[in-house]
Amino acid sequence: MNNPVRVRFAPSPTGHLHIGNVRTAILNWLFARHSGGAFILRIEDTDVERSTKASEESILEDLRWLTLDWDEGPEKGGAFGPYRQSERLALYQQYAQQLIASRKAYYCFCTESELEAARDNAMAQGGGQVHYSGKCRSLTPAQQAEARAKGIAPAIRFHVPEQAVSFADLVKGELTFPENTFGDFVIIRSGGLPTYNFAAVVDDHLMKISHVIRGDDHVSNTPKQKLLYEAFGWEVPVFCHIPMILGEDRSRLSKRHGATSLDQFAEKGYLPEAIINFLSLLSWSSESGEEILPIARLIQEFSFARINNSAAVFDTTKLNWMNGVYIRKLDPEQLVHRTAPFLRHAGYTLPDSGALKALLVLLQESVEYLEQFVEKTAFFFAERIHLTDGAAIAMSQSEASEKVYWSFLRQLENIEDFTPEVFREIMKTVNKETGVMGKELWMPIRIALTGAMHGPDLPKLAALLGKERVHKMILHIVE
RNA sequence: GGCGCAUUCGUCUAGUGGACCAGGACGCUGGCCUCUCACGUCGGUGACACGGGUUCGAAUCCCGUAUGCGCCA
Repeated sequence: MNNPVRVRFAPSPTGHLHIGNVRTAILNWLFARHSGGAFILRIEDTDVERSTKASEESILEDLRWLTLDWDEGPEKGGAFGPYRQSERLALYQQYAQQLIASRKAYYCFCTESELEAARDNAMAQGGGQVHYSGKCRSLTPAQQAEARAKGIAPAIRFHVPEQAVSFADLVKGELTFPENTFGDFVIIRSGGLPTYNFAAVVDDHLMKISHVIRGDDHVSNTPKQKLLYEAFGWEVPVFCHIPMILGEDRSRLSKRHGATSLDQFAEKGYLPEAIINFLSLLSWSSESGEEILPIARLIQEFSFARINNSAAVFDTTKLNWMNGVYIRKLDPEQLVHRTAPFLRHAGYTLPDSGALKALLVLLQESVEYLEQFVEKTAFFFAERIHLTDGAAIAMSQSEASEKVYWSFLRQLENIEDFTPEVFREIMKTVNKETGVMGKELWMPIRIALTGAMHGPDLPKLAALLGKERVHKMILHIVE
């Protein structure tokens, strides 16, 4: 009974990966890596209308960006392929036929309008639940032939046995559904395509999935699936339903809550390791209570027992904080490597790597996501500084400032190496020469160099700009 | 409408009958650092949905109500 751990992530290719799906993928992946099992990617593309090849590719891209690697999947292959449901259609037919042969499923010729009428009727009777009547359960071959002759394409329905269904969920505990919770459900639609519940069961069995880890919006699908496993005589996997991620208004996370797809976060410059860490912490917590957990530790500490069972609101503010923590942890090479694309995208011409490194390191602590570097480095890439802030303009034009500027320029002429330490020395001398101190002393210089009244450490900033440029900028502002 | 799941500070959470007048993190807020912002650091704010039980004792167990979410119809 000790099956090897095999888990799967099974998205529908109908767009970019959504935050909720990403979290499901992460948990599956963490469990697989934690237990030395396999992480399988399966594309559920039976909804022909909405599935696109481009979406499938973007999903693979998203997963790669996140650094979640899979052991089997489309493109990659594996022993249990194919890994696209659209390429497994014959399999679903074959297994549906098997259920028909054992009289556990049957053809249903009811049309949509007939079903609707029956439903309305049952509603009018005041009954609580409205299930399929079972009308086609015992059609004779002759009746079936007659219906086919009329051109009606049948669906295949599962004959639901009258029994309560229960299963032990790894997160929710023992769940029981009374008998008659649902009626005979469709497993193959009249068009020949399988329904979600049927395809998932057939695939999970054939792919030897040991643990089904998915969002708890699937809880009510599970009894249906369990019945299918039993009808086939297959071993039932372990189910684990994880709580949903909600928007700020506690409704299901959707587009109107702002950024919800992974690529949007990538574009703003969130780091994959921060996203993984943050999402892991929704509905899960580490035993130690620590929150900044690099991937290796998440893998090590993952445990179903520590998943709680209530939905969590996605809080961008906290994500921003955590992303900032990860940005601050980046070494200079990584910082440049990851940020350069954003700067290039903004149209900046990048300086040599030493200068770029110094520039980014200078701003590193003040950034929450990489895209913010574009604005924060604008002063460095601009031809000239344009003052827009009224207070800054006023300050730069004060009498004290004039004195500071001229004194500073004089000092500048005497020095060779323009380092942060030298800059500090100059400021001291300017102070002595002019008697101006504190804010009145520093602010004018800051404004001349950056155009703003706040920003990074001035000595380092000045050294980075270099003597020539500093000279030019101060000259420009006094004239 | 039926069935299911959930409910601890604004948000993420710890908590599995006594160690909890409920701990941590983000946020907010006050101080320190400081030319400024940020970082860092020290402090503050702030919650067991409600009502009944069970028990010597309940955030923790049971029942009901409310609210939210999900699935099906």
